[in-house]
Amino acid sequence: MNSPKRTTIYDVAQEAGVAASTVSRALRNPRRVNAATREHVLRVAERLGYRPSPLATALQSGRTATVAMLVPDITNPHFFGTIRGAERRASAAGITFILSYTEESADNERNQIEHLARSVDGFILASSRMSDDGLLELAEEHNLALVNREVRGLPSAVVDSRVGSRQIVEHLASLGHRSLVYLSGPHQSWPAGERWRGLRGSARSLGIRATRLGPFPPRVVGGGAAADAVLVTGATAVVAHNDLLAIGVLRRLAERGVSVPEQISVVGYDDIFGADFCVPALTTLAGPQDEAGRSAVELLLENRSRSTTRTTDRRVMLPSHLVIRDSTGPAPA
Amino acid sequence: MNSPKRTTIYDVAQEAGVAASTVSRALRNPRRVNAATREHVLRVAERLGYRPSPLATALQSGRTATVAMLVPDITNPHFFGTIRGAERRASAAGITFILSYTEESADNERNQIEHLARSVDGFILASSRMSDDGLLELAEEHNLALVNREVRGLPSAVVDSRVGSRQIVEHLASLGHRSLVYLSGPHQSWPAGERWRGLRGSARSLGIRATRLGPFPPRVVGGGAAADAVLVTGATAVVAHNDLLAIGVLRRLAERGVSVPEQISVVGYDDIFGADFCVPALTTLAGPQDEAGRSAVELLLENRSRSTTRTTDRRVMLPSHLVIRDSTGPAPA
DNA sequence: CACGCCATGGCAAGCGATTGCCAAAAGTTG
DNA sequence: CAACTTTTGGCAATCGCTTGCCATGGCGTG
Repeated sequence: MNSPKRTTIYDVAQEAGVAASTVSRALRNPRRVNAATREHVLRVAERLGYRPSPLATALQSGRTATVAMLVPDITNPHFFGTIRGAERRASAAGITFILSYTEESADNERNQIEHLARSVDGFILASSRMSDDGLLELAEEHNLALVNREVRGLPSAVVDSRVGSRQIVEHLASLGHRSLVYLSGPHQSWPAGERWRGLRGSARSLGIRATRLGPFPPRVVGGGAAADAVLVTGATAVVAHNDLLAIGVLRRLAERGVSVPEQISVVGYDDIFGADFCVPALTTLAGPQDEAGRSAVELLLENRSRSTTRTTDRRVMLPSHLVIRDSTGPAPA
Repeated sequence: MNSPKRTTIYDVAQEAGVAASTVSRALRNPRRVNAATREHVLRVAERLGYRPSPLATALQSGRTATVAMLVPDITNPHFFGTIRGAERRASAAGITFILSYTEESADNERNQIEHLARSVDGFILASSRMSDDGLLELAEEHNLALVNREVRGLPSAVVDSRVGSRQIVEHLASLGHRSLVYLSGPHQSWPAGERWRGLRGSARSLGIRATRLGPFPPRVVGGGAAADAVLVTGATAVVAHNDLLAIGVLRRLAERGVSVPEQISVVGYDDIFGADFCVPALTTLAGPQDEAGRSAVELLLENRSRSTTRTTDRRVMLPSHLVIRDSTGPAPA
């Protein structure tokens, strides 16, 4: 495995006949060294196959060129877009990307942060389960960027679901539905609140009755109970907290012989993998999740350069759009 | 963000009235220090909220307590399980988990490794795109563990697809099929070769005709061309390189009005998310991908302790099993 | 020609741990 | 009680790199 000795800055220095500091500067701070010297040093470094040690650099400079992303649950395909976007952006900037799961627990989240604190330049918290106050407190000590969560004073990148929810309601209204049921996700989930507020507000202004059921676990299995609960209400349209739940609902409805969209329309959020090939194909609110991941990395990078002064709380809001497929249709007469 | 000064081992030492080395030993090497002293030091450390700096530790000791996992393509849900398994195992062992994508390129893979080499204790290469020789060469310098790839002399964790392929063929044979078509994946894909060998071997011994088409991109979109190609052959059973491809095939067949499984049976590999709710639900070879990820981390850990001597090439083989759903049925008369 | 400035490179002090070696203290043994 | 072993804690070097500060020499200017 490890070769006994990696070549260091000193090896290069000796071989090039200069001091180690000169090598360091040739590499990091080109203008501090004569062009010819620099050229020479670089050539020698190349020849010796020199690779800087990120650890030593980080230890000395305090910059790790690493970010960590914390995700509540890797089982949920919803996060894969965000992860992908963040990873891409980070690696494009030559930044190492650490991924970690918090198992849906705020405590765990805090521990992970504490654990990684010294090894990274900042954290991307996707759908954080912590309280606003908890986050603000953490932000005093650490560089944070939020995804799909807004907290006053903290930088965040969120896919809009307020306006998106309005699109859903309008879509349903235009199909003649007069009422809808929202199947809510976990209470700590910030988007869940946003979505409900969006739905309720739009429903009110369009003269539609909106009711909320739940919370349900935002997974396919959660759909069973959810579907049954919906049927009791006699609603003609149901909006699920996310696609997983929606797919679970579709399944249960099929089992119970309820036809979608003839008897009831179903809408989800996220447009995850599979939403287009479940049956019927799911109408869902799609958002640029990968953009959100990307933006979050950028927010982190902005704050990193901003010396040790106050951090920005720039908030990036990304537009969503409704993808209409086969799970929504005219309200039954 | 960063508080100006983190508390260090020296702060603790001063406060506790001992030398820094004693603090270090109290923390890492309990038996080297008097129980009472240790107790005292720990108490002070706790009070001061001391957190060790992983960077400094790593720099000095050479152990980073970090592993990196390289995956060709995050878009592919196939890897979700492996990633999850590896992440879980790593974090259970208190090891930081770095995730990186190689964009399906061997060069990129090598670069990433080179880049991260000094920051990690080892690499998990999932479905590596590199050649056997390339991997062996890399293994001289780095601590590697392979997932779903076998190379003589290197540690690996693979989900069996040889025996699994036999299960598929037997299943099809028992349904009366006399021939099958295999839609192959990318040529650099090691499992693709395994699967084909498994299918062909079993087919031969069961008196079934097996032919191979492709390669096709192992994604849903690849299924279009693949399905068309299959129809030309008039085969009654098709085995796709993976579920994504299989799902693409199902779609295309539906478009062309070919009914599954009445006219043709379809089988996939991986049992990814969605395989159970596409229509018809997909018969597929399921394997414990997360186990594979888990095992890979363990292999890495084993080799890490093994000082600098020769690495093990322990190979973990995980059993797969056939999940029979609705996409396979009796051969048409 | 003398003086001062700037570009350039070297010295050395960290960054925060770990660890080999040594010395003092404590415990053992005859 | 002397001689010896073991336990325990401290000193200082080290990991590989960055960076503030200083010394030098070349060059421009009056």
